[in-house]
Amino acid sequence: MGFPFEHLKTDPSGARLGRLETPHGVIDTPAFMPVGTAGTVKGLTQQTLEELGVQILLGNTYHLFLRPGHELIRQQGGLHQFMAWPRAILTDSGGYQVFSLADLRKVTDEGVRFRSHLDGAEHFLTPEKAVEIQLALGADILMVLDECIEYPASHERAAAAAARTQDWARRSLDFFLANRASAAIGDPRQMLFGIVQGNTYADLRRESADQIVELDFAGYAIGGLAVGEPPALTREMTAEVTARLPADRPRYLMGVGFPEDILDAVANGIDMMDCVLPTRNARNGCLFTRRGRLVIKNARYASDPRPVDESCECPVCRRYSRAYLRHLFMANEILGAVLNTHHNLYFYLELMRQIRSAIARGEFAAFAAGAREQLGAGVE
RNA sequence: GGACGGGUGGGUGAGUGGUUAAAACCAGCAGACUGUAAAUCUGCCGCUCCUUGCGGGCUACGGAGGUUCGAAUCCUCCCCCGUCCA
Repeated sequence: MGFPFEHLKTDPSGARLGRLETPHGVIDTPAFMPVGTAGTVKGLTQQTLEELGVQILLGNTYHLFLRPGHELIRQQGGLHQFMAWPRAILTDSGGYQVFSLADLRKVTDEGVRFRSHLDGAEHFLTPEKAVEIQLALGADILMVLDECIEYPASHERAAAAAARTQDWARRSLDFFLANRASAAIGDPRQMLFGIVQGNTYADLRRESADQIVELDFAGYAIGGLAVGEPPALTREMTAEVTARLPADRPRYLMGVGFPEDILDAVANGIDMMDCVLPTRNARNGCLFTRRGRLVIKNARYASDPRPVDESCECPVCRRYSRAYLRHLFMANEILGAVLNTHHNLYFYLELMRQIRSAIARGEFAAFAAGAREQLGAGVE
């Protein structure tokens, strides 16, 4: 039985083309994964996501554990069946919530004690518990619980977080190997990914990467980046890590990013990314276009009859004007959020298709340079 | 005709003698958003001048006049609006 990830080709620039087989379909890489934290990509139906060509979605361990609860989801036949999503799902472990819910949690070597943001109740998430929950959810790709810290952080603090992440990775893998066969929703092809930490310290990143690779995970993620550090550091840390990751395993840069960041990541050999930007920004009136960002709530679009992006083939751009989308946003109409999200995700997924096509042609560097130039041109 | 209540910045609406250009909210203008506590958050929001500073000037709480060192706040008259009584 071959390994589920097939590394098809590396472009002269270093960009990789691949395909990852999951129990719920193939993922063409480099891939962008829309975030559906609570079992929904806010604003879009699963049908629309399928039409957009989404091959894999994110779900969140912490949020689904709190509500509606992983046992309920298990009883409902797993997350795929529960949310009526036939394609692949990657569940984040709750590691990011260690970072984003900083004032509601306490981290120890054993795990993370959270006070629920919903009702204040205390919950204790351990690496084992995080895997157990993700197995119950039936995720195609599970993530180990990691300690994601803020930027800036001292070398000492970053080293401690990386060490703890490594320890948790070992525990996660042990638990995963021992329990996946007996998990009610289990599938032998479920995969667990390890996570590299190390903040913005190259030596810690290298050490973290080397150690995590020894554990032989199905894929490797780079966490703790794009949390406020300068973009140059994001690129540098990504490059440090990917240079040490095995070529035959998928690399996942967590939480990235803007279109420019995606181009950077792919150039550094990243295969998978996820980010809330296209969906969250859509709800906040920020639309992505080939020529950069367009803030639809700006008064200048009040009577603009043009589509958001005149070169975009998406159903929103083919049908609606900027003036109408601005009206919907200003009037706080739900459809505004829906259409904005639809457009933004189309833009991201189309960007990924173009990236894969460019890599296949061996022209990624030229493509990226052109795309960057366009993104910086500004919306007319 | 009479009795009450009320008229505040684009709107709603606090304030009832002294850092009050005037709370708060809404509207409006702009910005942020990177493994989602986010359809959220932040800033600005009378006019004007400059050496852009917790800077200067002007205008402003229905209208006119008055009391006072000082009034959106007190007094007088007038004009509107609402409720009730005839």
